Amino acid sequence: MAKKASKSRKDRSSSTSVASAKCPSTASTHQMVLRIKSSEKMRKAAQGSVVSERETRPKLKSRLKSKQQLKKKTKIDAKMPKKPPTAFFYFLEDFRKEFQEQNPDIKSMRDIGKACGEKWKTMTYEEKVKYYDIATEKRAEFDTAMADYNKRKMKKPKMILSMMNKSKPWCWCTRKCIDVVVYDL
DNA sequence: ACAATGATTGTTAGG
DNA sequence: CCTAACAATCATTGT
Repeated sequence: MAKKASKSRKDRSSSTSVASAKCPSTASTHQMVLRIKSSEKMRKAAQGSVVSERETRPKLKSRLKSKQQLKKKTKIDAKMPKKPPTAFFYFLEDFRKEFQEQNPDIKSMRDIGKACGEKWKTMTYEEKVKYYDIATEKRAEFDTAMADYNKRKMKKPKMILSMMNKSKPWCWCTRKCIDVVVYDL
């Protein structure tokens, strides 16, 4: 019955500061580029994604290592492609099944991880190579996906002004409304 | 540091 | 105080 906490979330809705704007009278397209420092809230709104519950829920900061805590913060990076599993992880997938059959009682990650690590070290290269192949293949996919992601991230504007429920500015030079594209600083 | 895995532990909010 | 809900923790190797 307990509901997710929502009121303790910090409301940092305050700042969106305009850094610079240029009149596009000489530009070929009627588009104004605005460079601002956008808030997290606006970024979410522009992407059309709801603020996740993980962010609304207050962090358990009691025993977090400072490094990890910092990492977790930076980790919230939208839909960035995830790191693919390593060869060992693919082997772990198979190993778990076999291990579960032999010892159905042991489900602890520590024990399985230890057992799997020992087994992995005893394996020959011929046995491992199949997992290496999968891993390298996945890594290649990941690299291309990451390259695409970076490319799109660089090119794609963060938001359009109309998404922010603001009216478009009127340009007296061209006598037209200007689409304002907002990039992050 | 971080990727997957799940049982366990810890923390929080609300009734 | 109790309980539901959920985040962090634990270990392992490779990149």
